[in-house]
Amino acid sequence: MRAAPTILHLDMDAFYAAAEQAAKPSLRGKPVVVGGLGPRGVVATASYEARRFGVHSAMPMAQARRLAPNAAYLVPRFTLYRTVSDQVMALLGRLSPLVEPLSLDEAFVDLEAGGVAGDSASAREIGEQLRTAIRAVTGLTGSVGLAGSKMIAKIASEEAKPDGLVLVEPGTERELLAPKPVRILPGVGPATGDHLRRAGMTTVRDLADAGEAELVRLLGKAHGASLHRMALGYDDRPVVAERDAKSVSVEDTFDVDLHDRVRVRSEVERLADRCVRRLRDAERSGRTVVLKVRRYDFSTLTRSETLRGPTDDPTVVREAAARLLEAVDTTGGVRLLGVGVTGLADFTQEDLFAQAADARTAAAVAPGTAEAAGGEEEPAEAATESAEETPGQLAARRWPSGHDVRHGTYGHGWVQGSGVGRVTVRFEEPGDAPGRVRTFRVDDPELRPAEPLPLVKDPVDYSSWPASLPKSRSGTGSSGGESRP
DNA sequence: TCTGGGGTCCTCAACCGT
DNA sequence: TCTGACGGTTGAGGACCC
Repeated sequence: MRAAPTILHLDMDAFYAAAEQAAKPSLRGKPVVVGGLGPRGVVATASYEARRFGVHSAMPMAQARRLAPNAAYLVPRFTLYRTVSDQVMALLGRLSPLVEPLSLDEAFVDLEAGGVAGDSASAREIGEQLRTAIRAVTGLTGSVGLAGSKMIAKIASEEAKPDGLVLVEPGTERELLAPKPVRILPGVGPATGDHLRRAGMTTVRDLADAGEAELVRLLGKAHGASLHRMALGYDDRPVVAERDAKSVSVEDTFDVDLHDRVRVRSEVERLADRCVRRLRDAERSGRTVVLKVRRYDFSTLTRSETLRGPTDDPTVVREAAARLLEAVDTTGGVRLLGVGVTGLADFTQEDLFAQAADARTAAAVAPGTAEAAGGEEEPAEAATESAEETPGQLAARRWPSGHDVRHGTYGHGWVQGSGVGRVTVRFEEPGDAPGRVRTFRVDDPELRPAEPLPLVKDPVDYSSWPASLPKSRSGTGSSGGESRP
């Protein structure tokens, strides 16, 4: 615990939905729901307008549609969010070398390590500058929590939402926490919350009063002890920049349950290949292969096998996953399959041999087939850049809702919907007034998929921010953040 | 209402070796 | 030689987080 509130937690407000609203002016001020659109999709983010209808994260899409039938429903576009996230993280990196990203839209920053804040006043000042900078660079709003520990900083940013800043003075943590529901503490989810409620504990004060021994009895050693400390407001976890991933996995939920064993096997192979591709992209190899099966009744089981050494060989992973599948009863249907690798290592000597063997095998097979075996889908991407498309390719193009397009005559827009050979496009760009809608044939040669545009056309230059310690603000104007009201 | 995808960490049981 | 304690590893499952 620190004497000054120099741990900052940033949380972007309704991030995916806000990014979509910024990219699509006609959606500003309207309910927007981002998530899986299939029959088994769930909500990833709902805009504040959609939340007023009761829509929230992790809710089944079907339920969201009942609650907010007139909302815009969009699939997530991670490349756009990652671009915006990189901009935000770059701003955080200007404040301190110690930045710990938690996800695309959240991070902790150790302001003390960055030397940009040493007391409450300077911390608050830098927090406000950061919010201004984020808005200027990305067009989006974020909420900031400042406190002497990660836990309290995170709770503070939650209180600050949307578009605010809350600073918790060290020493006041206990009184802040005491009346709040136990669910506010990290690590208390639905199960633990229920458990505690049955034991008569509903507020953080109840946990603090119960004492460590009682919580350990109830929840086990690690969880009980850490929860008691948290309830008292103690949390000395440091901000850690760069953590290495410990596992890599991919999984798919099927629109309808799989019953055919042959199909199940081939899906497992596909997943194993995808998993290995991700593993290789990360330049890692792994020793334990994990198969995950969710059955028709939502019961989930995992089977794992530890190899003699780490591998990134698709054949090895595929075969291990197939062996694991043999031990699983799939009668009744399979809802989800997943393949993962844990026990990650950087490349080892053995892997180099394995890779060499792999290359020989690939070379022995007819040229080109190795590629085809590894990579499926992606035809849309390939079509984006090619100057000429055959009529067949044109007709086969798909126009996912929400994705960007460019039309030879009408310029930049996004797909509002498509079906029965038609695609409806709204032509507008970030920063514009809402644009007009036009409908085309799906094979219109003037219409092409496009990359997302930046959300802010000419962002303020923050390359010299923060100019100096806010304590000694010079007012030279180079602190930049105040350049826009 | 019918529950995604990608992770992390913890617990418990079984087994092995010392 | 048998028994017990103990630590490490593996495998399975569960809770939680965004």
